Amino acid sequence: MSNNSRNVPKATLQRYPVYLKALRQLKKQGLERILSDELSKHVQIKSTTIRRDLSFLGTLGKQGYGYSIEKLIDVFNEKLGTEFDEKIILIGAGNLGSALMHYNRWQYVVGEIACAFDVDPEKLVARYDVPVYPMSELEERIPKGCRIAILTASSDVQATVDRLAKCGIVGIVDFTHEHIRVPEGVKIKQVDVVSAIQELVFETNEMNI
Amino acid sequence: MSNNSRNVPKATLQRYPVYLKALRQLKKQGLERILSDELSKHVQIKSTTIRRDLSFLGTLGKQGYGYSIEKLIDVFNEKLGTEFDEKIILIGAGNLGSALMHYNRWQYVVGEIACAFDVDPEKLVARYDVPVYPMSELEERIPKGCRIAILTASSDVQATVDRLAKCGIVGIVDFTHEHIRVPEGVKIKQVDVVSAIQELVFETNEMNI
DNA sequence: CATATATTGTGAATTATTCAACAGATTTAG
DNA sequence: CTAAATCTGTTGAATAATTCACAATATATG
Repeated sequence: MSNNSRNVPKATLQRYPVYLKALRQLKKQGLERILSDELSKHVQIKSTTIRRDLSFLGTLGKQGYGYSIEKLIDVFNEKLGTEFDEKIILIGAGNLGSALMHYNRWQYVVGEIACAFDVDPEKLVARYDVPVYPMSELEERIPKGCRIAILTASSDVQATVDRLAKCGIVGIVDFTHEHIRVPEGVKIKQVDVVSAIQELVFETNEMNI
Repeated sequence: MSNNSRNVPKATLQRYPVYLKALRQLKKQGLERILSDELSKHVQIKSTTIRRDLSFLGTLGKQGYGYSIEKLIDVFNEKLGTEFDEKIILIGAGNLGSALMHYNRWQYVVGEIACAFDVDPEKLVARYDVPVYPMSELEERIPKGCRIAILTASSDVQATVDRLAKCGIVGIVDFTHEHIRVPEGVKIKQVDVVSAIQELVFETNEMNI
């Protein structure tokens, strides 16, 4: 009965990772089912919003019963591609890059970091089983079909982005503190402490405006 | 005095860091003024939206001329508190924490990391001039008036958050991969690779739903 | 098996955000 | 100095997102 591809609101898409994270935690705690009202308390999003968000993925809940946590997680995996066999590349193998290669080993599946690149010859050592190649070999070493890159290097950022786009990258997770313009068709997600802190400050200082 | 405060939309607040970042880059390039249409091309946000967003901060532009970049940056600093003398604390002094302490030295002013805390006795060495104290000394070592914490440690996350809230922290930048419930009055910003990648995947796979 | 109870899924109402259009301020050119 | 050109700030219309309210449907119970 579920509406085939109504277009999912952007705002909803941004909440899915929040649900997924909470659901995995609940599963780990041994829970098997959950009500939208309970989940609401966990993620601090209104239960109506949750139900509507989930309804885009199908008819997943049961009236009078709630949602099966296992089933929800499965649906996220299937429908939204979390189980995809995607190879992710990492640009920059410094402190931050190393931390990411380390996470790669124990975190929830989101694909895996296939390899890293760095301009510094001293950094070209595999860490946590992730090989690190010279930046100059990007075009030849990049895995076939690779779509997503994580950017932690901070030199020549704009040039690197353009180069990645040419290699077929369509999604970039950006850890740099630079302002970047992305080519048409490429999506970028900022993961930036400075911006995050600024947002916090802006919100907590708003009354002063 | 702040009663003329129209309330700034949440969406606008989230764009301010983007503008600020772009403006700083433009200033560095030697530019002195900019039109909303030009800025629009840089940040990839419609010029009308930009003008509206900026109008919440006052009458900053001049018809027929545009905006002074310097002035805009100043206003962000003054009105939104970027110049504040805030002390930020860091929880966790591992790879990621080290990267942040390093950034602390050369990045745009957003306050500074005053000190770090870690449970691991081996990590209690100052890095890049940031002292690292044992986690057990949080309550005594936390700087007076400290409001913002960066969370990179991944053990006992929820307990740590509750403890931070008791110490007066109202804003948390969260780098962990855990799902966290924050107490009333505390804001949290996720800075999470996994979620960022998921969002990218969700957006690029949306047609499959 | 029938009835009471609980909870989802969703139209309709509300609220928030974006965007187009334009009046009016400001600069620039002559 | 005056007129033409430019570009902001804002009004109001369009679009998007949230929330309400309740019918539909399941479970639980006696």
